[in-house]
Amino acid sequence: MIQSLRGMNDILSSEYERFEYFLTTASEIAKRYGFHYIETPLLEETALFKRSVGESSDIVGKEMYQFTDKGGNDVCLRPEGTAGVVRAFVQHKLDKKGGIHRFYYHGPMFRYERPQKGRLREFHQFGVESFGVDSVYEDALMIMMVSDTLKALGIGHRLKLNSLGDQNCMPAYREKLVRFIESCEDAICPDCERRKLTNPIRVLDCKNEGCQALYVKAPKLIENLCDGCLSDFDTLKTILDNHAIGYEIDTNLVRGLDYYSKTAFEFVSDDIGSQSAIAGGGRYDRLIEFLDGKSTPAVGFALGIERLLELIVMPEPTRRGYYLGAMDPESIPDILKAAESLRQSEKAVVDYEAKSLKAHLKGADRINARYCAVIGENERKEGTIWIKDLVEKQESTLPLTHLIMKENA
RNA sequence: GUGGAAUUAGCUCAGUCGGUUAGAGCAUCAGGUUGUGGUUCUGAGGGUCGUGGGUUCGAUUCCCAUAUUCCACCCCA
Repeated sequence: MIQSLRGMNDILSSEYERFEYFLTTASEIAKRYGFHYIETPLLEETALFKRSVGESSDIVGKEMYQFTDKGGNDVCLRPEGTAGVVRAFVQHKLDKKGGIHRFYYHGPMFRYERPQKGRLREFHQFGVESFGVDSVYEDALMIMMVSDTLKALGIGHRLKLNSLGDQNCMPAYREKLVRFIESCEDAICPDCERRKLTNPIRVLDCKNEGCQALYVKAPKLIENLCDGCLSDFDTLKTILDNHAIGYEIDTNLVRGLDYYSKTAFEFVSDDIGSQSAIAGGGRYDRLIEFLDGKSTPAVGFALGIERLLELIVMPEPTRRGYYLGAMDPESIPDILKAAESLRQSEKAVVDYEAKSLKAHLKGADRINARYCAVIGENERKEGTIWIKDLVEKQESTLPLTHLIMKENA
């Protein structure tokens, strides 16, 4: 038996119901906020991710599905969504056009990781990107969108907030931090030693208790922000307070993608195991120029759909449409005719087996139909169809022609 | 990439200290005297015990390999 590749799942009907419900809910909210759908290719030039996500990141360093295509191009399956959207933004010269551009997208992403619950090699993200808005109000808008979406889906969560600083304060802080790390280099773990060189900010995030004990005394990013970053961060907190959105400041919150600056946030759930980050995002004002575009401020977020799926509180399923069945083989043609008419405007599912009324009622129940329509010997002789409303428990028998004419009218 | 656990019916799981026909609940299907469901009762079907090797008279059970899932690390959505 050939099975799907490790960490790559099929989405069957029952699960897809949740998937689709998420998609329609999230898309509807994004549209209400004034965002437009964008679709970009799954396959991109590898250089795109090296330059945006960053070579020091784990994603680019060891998790990409990268290969050479038949034309000799170095390509890879996209590991995240932002880079492709920014590429499209620049390629279509929207940076030069100016103004505000707001996009939302969803689709599969690929990362070659060791799978576990909530971590797949092919997974789906829903994300939004906003270009051309400098104001921290847009950062708040992102957070409000995620909050709205999670609320609409009945998903409990916590919001973690941090500011990563910008080009005025980040480099200075980074140097300060590196000096601090060097001061206690003998005591830190090998991972942190590596991080010191690749991405020193990440040491703050280290899970090693020994390291954490040392880093209590490390310089805090938030205490080293420049005036602009600090005031924006304060404004953001005020906006969230005004909108009654709870948050916790996490000075160790570091995004794993190199392009973030200033606002960084992460929504976490306590109900899904160790892969608890359900949404993450932040500002990335420098990324557009990294990708050869005209400097444009930008913010965005992405949500991991699979991680959300089991948390979604689904609305009560409603009975809908018709189930049609025949009680003897001779009535089957009439059933098909009735179904054909009904389908002009309704869901109509036909059972081709002639069976007892009881069996048909069970069948109607199983597919969650509102009406069970049956033709047996009696109905066939009279040219009628028997219909039971499974919710109101009311039965009626009407002429078959009446039903057909009504639906064709 | 590192360490650990699991894999038996469609699903959730028992079980065999290595020995005839491997069990339960749920689900499915069929019936409960002539055509009334989602809530009852009875019965039936369904498993080369993840896959490939090895040990043995004999392996679902022991050993090895491999795949997948899960947990922790790591990372992130």
